Amino acid sequence: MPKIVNHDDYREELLRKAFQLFARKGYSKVTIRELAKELEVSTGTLYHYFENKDVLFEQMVKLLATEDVAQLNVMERRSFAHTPERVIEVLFRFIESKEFYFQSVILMVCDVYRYNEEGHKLSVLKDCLNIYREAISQHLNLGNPELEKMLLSIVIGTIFQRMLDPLEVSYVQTSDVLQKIYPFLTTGLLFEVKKAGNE
Amino acid sequence: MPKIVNHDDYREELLRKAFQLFARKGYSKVTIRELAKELEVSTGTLYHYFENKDVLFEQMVKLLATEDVAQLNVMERRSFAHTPERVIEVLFRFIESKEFYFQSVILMVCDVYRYNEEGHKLSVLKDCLNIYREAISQHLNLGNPELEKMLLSIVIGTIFQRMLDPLEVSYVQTSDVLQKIYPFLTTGLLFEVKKAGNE
Amino acid sequence: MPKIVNHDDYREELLRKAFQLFARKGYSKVTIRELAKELEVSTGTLYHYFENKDVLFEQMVKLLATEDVAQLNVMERRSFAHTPERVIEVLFRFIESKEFYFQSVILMVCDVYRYNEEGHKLSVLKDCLNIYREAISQHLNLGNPELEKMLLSIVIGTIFQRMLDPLEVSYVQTSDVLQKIYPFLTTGLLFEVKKAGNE
Amino acid sequence: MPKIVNHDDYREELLRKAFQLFARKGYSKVTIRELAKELEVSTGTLYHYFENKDVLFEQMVKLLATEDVAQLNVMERRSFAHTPERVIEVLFRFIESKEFYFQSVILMVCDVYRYNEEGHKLSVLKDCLNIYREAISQHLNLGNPELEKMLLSIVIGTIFQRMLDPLEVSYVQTSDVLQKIYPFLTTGLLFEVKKAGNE
DNA sequence: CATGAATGAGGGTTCATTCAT
DNA sequence: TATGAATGAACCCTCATTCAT
Repeated sequence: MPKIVNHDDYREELLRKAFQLFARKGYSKVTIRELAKELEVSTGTLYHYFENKDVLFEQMVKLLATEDVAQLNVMERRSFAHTPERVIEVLFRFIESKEFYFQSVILMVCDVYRYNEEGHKLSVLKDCLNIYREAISQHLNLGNPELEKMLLSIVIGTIFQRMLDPLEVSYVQTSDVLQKIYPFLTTGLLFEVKKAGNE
Repeated sequence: MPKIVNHDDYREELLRKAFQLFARKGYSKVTIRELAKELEVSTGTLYHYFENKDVLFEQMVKLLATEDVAQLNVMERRSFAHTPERVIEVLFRFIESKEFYFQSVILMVCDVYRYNEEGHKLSVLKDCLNIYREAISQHLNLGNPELEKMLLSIVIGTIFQRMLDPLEVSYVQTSDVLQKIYPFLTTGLLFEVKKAGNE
Repeated sequence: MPKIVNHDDYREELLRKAFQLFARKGYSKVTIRELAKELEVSTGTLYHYFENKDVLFEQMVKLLATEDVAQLNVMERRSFAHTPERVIEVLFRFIESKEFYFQSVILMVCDVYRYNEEGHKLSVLKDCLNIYREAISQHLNLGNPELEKMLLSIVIGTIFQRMLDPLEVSYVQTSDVLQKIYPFLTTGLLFEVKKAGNE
Repeated sequence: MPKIVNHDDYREELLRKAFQLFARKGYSKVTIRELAKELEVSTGTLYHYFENKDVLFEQMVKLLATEDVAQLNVMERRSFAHTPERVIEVLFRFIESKEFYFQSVILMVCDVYRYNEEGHKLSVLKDCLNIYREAISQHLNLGNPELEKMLLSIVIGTIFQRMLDPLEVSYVQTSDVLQKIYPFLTTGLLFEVKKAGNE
């Protein structure tokens, strides 16, 4: 007796709820029964909406990757960050405020990478990555793709390191260092870098 | 037919061989039987050398981290890398030459993070991370822990991004950008950064 | 193909069937797979109804003890046993008629005693023993708990001895001796015994 | 490097030590490795002296059954119990003082009963039982085999009940009741019983 | 004789999936 | 549609036994 009549809407609602559990425990530690209980449906119902566990998981990742963009946009609009330094600050504050979520994303990306045999459906991951790249690009306006990618690396790496050792790494310090370096990245240096890239 | 070899040496040999399988499939997809077959021993033997699957995996991760650093040391010595820029170059070449390996390490770190109930054995990962940090610190001599951690983030993030989209990111370009930036990191900039940290 | 029958009824049906196997082979020699085959269900089904092997066994023992007493009641009623001597006779006939069963019960009690680490679940056995004690008490009306316990001892000991050497001990003879002694137990003797207990 | 040169003596020494472990944990919970450690030998050595676990266990039971008699005789000689009542008292005191031992014997008898497929080698158990019967017979001199067997039943049943519920049953009380009843068992009553047996 | 590393069948248990209701 | 009992292959791990040393 689903409250929502539309089949696809209901499916998406299930996927969104499912994320909570997958994020917390990882793909292979979540059992179908556990998932069914969390979503307050029977296992049979789950199999009515999703072919199998793999498919459910994949669809969930796809849905969430899409929805992340919306969240990042919200962040931008709310903060009146107009200098690059301020943008960096806001970016890291945003990540800090949703750290657990981003850690989960990283962990789940690894799950996806593993549970789709032999790089079969990695396009989801690529799309996912591009969504984040795009967001960074639009928000920071560094004008240099290499630097943008490197900044994304710093973000990913920082989240990753904090996952393993939260006391040793902090978003604020990382953000501070970046803000100090920033001026040097957009002047003559950048020109040099581009040349180097063409050598 | 008991081997004459030293117990611990044999254990390490098993761990090194085990990596092949874990790297390919991830912790939870590798079964003990499968592992035993790969290592050409019986399951019983595996349990003779390792308390259980967790412990085996954990010891493997630790061993590999240690050996990585040793390899990097050798590589650096061989390449006569005496300027910081050269060191950066050697570092990224080293990573590139073992890219699949480092991707596997990242994936496996996530595995460990997930499969040891409630952060119980996170200290292994922390130790592991510190081994890499130490290596970076010694090799680059940046003299600033924050920058060192950020560099490690760049390395981790780059490996991670290439995992999802290998065509868009390259080690050479990342290395080049870093080499250009480097001078600014060790001079006046650094001074600023330090001040900033104390504000 | 889910059964329509009541969950608990089905559980009891499984327990009763399970006894056949446990009685024959003892707790530790019965494997779950073997048990599943005997009960004509899958191992999964077994674990659907019972948390684990221990719990299944424990519940079985309890159920049987309860049903024994009910049977004894029926038998007594049918045989119009109204004098104590007749009750003794009926009791031993009952035991004789189900000798193999009671031997199995004794063997299984020892099983429980051993296979629940460190006296952890001994309460089940105690409950079980009390069920039998209660039955003896109600049926014989000796009015003296010590004598009742002693009678239970005689029953247990007789079953036990016959298990090891069936030709040397018989229920009929034991019953006869007891019937002869009986008058002396309920008169002046009893008075003496009580005094002795208080000395 | 055994300290004892004679093969059979050493074997017996091992068997006697083994009892400690088997009594405590039961046949099937004792592993060969555990046993080897307790006996301070290697598993290989164990298999040098005993064909397999079953044989070791069986030989142990045989040996101990034999040695029990000696112990019972010691008890007799030490206590100057010349009236039947005193003999009963001494008997129960003896059992009480070695309660754990006798419980173990009962438990192990059940083990033997189970682990020799289909009553194959039960003669050991019969012998064992006869040893105890003999002892009771000689010590009490009741002059009536039926009563002797019943007394043995009481002993066995009491040990058994105390195993399951030590607070409810006591050797002293059982002993007291028996002493009070005793006079009635050796006079006219006995004559009646014998008649009854022949009816 | 003594050792203990090696074996692998088999133990209890889990869980994705199916299907009668 | 929705349910959840039923399935059984496959999981991790144990342990009696062997045999090269």
